[in-house]
Amino acid sequence: MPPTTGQRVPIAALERLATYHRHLLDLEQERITTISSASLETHTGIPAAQFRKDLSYFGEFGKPGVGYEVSHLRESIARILRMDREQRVLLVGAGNLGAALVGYPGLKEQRLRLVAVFDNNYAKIGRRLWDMQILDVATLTEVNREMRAGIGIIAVPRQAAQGAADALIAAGVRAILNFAPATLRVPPGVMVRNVSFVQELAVLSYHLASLDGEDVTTPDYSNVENYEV
Amino acid sequence: MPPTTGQRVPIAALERLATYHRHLLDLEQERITTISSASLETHTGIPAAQFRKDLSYFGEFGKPGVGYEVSHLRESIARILRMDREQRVLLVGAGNLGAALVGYPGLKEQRLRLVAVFDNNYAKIGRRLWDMQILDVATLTEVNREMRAGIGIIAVPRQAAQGAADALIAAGVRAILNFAPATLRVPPGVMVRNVSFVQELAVLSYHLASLDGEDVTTPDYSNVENYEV
DNA sequence: TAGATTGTTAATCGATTAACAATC
DNA sequence: TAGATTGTTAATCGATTAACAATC
Repeated sequence: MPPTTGQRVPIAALERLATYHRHLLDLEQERITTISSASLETHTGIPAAQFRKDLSYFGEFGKPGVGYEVSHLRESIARILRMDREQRVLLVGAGNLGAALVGYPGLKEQRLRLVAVFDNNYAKIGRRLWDMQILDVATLTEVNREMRAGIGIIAVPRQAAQGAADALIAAGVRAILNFAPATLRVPPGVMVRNVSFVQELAVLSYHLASLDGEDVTTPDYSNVENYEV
Repeated sequence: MPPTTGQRVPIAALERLATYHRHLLDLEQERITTISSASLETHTGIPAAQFRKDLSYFGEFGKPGVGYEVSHLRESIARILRMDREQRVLLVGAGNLGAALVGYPGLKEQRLRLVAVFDNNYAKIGRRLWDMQILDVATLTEVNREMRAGIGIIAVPRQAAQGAADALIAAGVRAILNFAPATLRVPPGVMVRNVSFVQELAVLSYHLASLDGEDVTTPDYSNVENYEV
């Protein structure tokens, strides 16, 4: 579902859409059929006005005076985020993190299908990782000629990250989730999302210090705590 | 190092500080002793003006006409983010993801020390995870009376996430890195950072669709690709 | 109908970018 | 000194929040 308004959609709005989707699934389970933006605010912690604004980029999904039909809204958001169809994903890196990702049940639940796992370590190539066989990263392009995955996950050490990105892009991947602490160079049209544990912990570490009274001019974090990233 | 200006420090600025730190480590390795904000822009992809602005919250670190002394700047940023001292961290959840985190070398490199691992599954309690013994989550408060960790990582299934958060907070933890796809309720003063693989992949999935020409009014992503999160 | 709640416009807020005087 | 580059102020940009007319 494309934006209907022609306005730019903030990436933060897309992230929140994924959060709404998750909470709507909960509501479906609880057999709640209708919800207002105000009561969704109490669930998610995201302001009602922001919820309505986020949806407005894509159309009208509620009824004034009534609210939103839970399952209809959930399906609409799934369609917007393409969570209503299978997305094929390649994984580069069969280390600890790669293993955790292959075993993560959340991916299947969101219709994300890991179709191949690659590594460059000959000690690992040919072995199994759960139900997947680890393939030689040199065969990535060839393999993806068949698989046609559009998303790649990089879970390799920093030094290997750019090479992994280049291989993925050469194979037609246009969206990369990067777990390596590296700044990837990619051509226009390729989106990279970085996940950095250390960066997250650095922010938390700074926050701790600001609580310790070391910091007289503590920044105002009053509303950060309950906030969904 | 507290903010010296009394201005609020944007969280995004703290995240970028962690990125600068990583690149400065690289420069030290390459025996580069001085760098300007402009040449750092080419390394990190973050605009020079933003780099200078981010630093300005904390003081003056460069010399006009010259640039920044690499190791001095790196040490200053480490001090700001408290990466110059050991931070003790508790981990709740000894599943696949927990195992990957315990084995992740990046934590030690940033002086983050995992001091205890907890689980509520009696099949796991008492077993070893790498060099750590898995402890009963019921003992968390007691254990932390000794350990005094200020940071907690939640790597449990969604249903157990709020309970894990409550246990961590009761034990004095004031900063939480949450990998569970749940919105945690925490009291004021406790900071939560959420890491959501599925959310990241949802954004990527949307981006893919916007490339497919399904979307005539594609939002402007022209400068997103090379950007550091 | 009266009350509730949406979708959207306008106002506010905050972060990024640009420009430049100060300074090495 | 002349050239380079900082730190900071002001301008721009974009996202969030508030307000409210439309509508069920």
